[in-house]
Amino acid sequence: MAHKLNQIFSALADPTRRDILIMLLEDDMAVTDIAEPFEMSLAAISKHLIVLSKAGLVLQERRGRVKWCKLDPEAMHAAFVWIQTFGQLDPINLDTFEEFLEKEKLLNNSGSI
Amino acid sequence: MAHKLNQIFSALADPTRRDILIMLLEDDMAVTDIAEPFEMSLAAISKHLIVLSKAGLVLQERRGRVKWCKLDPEAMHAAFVWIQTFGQLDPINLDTFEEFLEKEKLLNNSGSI
DNA sequence: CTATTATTCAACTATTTGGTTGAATAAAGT
DNA sequence: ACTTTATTCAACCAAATAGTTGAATAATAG
Repeated sequence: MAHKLNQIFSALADPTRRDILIMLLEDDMAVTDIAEPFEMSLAAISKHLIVLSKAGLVLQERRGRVKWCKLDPEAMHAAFVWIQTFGQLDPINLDTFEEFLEKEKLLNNSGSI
Repeated sequence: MAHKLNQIFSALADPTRRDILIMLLEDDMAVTDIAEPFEMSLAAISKHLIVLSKAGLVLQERRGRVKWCKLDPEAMHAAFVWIQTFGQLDPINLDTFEEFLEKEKLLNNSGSI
């Protein structure tokens, strides 16, 4: 139940997964077709797609025996917004920062801003 | 020798490290001061800072016994640009995509776009 | 019905990650 | 000189990650 940004950034941290995302810019694709240009096993690519899907970067829809994968811009946008906002934040008040961390902890999500 | 984006995104994937970056928006800080609001050990924070530093997100400069940490906007900008560009790329030609992967491999960097 | 195709599951392995503690180093303060 | 302060190192641990192979499942084709 990690923070969504954890999943998004960590999904983006892998070059194979970034390559997959770029492939999906062109068109929706089936798992097997996505796997074709890579040297690793189909199972490995399947796992990568599950990671991307859990992070919300890719939507998977099964039609018959084929699972179609398509980009979902939402998650990417969330990452974009975080970075963008980061550069524009007003300097935070350090006195309240500790309270902020505390509140986060109470709200159970290990995560953060 | 991982691709820079690997390091940047994977550094951003940890909530403690994102919190540290936000703290550094306010001002440059010493390692001990950064560690103060967190519950984990100083050594753990020190390691997080090394990760941030290797990713290029943070600069560390030793003055006396104090190591000052400051944001380095460069790396964050690289991540920003990748995401931004991602959404704006023209659909790639899948025929050349395989060549692209091949070229990457030859250029030794395990990484990718 | 049988074979083929698409995808995942399960079990395993090696490596990385995020944390701990206690000792080590090094600079400053008294 | 001795002590305190700042930071890292080293050894360790548990959990997560990225990959493998072989079997399982499930839909389509012949």
